[in-house]
Amino acid sequence: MPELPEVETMVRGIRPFVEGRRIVEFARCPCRCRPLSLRPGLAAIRRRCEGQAIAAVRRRAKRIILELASGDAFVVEPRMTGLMLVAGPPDHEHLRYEWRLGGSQQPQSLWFWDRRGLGTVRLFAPAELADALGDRQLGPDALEMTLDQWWPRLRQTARPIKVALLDQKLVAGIGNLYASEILHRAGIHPARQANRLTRSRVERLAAAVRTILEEAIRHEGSTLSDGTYRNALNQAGEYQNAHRVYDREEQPCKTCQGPPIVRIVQAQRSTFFCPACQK
DNA sequence: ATTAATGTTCAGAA
DNA sequence: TTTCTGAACATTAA
Repeated sequence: MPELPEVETMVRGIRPFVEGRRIVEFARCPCRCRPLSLRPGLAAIRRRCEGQAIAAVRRRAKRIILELASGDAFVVEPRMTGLMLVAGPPDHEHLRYEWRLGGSQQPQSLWFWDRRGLGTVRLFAPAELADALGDRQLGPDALEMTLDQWWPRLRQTARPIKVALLDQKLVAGIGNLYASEILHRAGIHPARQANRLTRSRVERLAAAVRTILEEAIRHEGSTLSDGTYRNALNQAGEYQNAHRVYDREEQPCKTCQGPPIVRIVQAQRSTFFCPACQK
């Protein structure tokens, strides 16, 4: 389930293959899947993007941005199971969209693959793009957030810190898996109220966010037991092997060798933590 | 054979 | 205003 590290890995994976190349054709794949969210319609997207070069590939939070030479930009949201691929899809049934690329070099296409079909592909004009990715929709990117930004933002809400970390307007890019890993690294209990954290705890949290996300990017993200997440070349990530708490209920904590990892439910999502390491 | 669970985001309700 | 709930969807485990 792509969070910031997985999306960053996708961006780094596709960038060398697609940046600078021209979109020859944008097409919906002939699969049996229901059409997923595409805006504007297919015809309008084709009219605006075909013939344009892909000037840059960027990430904002959990979204992939393909900037075109015209100034328009695709924004791809993988959500639960979406992938950006330049090689061998896990299966052909769930291929959704294809950007066919100019030139004779391989690959010939960039693909969006999505098993559950919750992902979205949108094409924005420059002004729309600024709004869609701006402060009104998304908080600061988790990797760029400074202590001066963390402190006032966390003081604004009484929600449990784990739930606050999932609020994309508070901080953008953290999802369910990394929220648990980050809090474990920071030694903070997930149920603590965000606005009651001491200054030193917020400092530890801010540091842990950087550490965990950068570590996860180095390991090319987490591929869980369902095997859905793949990088741009259809290879699994490695960070799942380094998880300290996520999906490790009842297993001993790798850090303190103490009591087993506990699973609780917060905001209808699983949270994992070590009752000894996290207070 | 149903039912629950999975995780992200949005719309709409409390 | 802030927080919570359900729905979108596909697939697997119970």
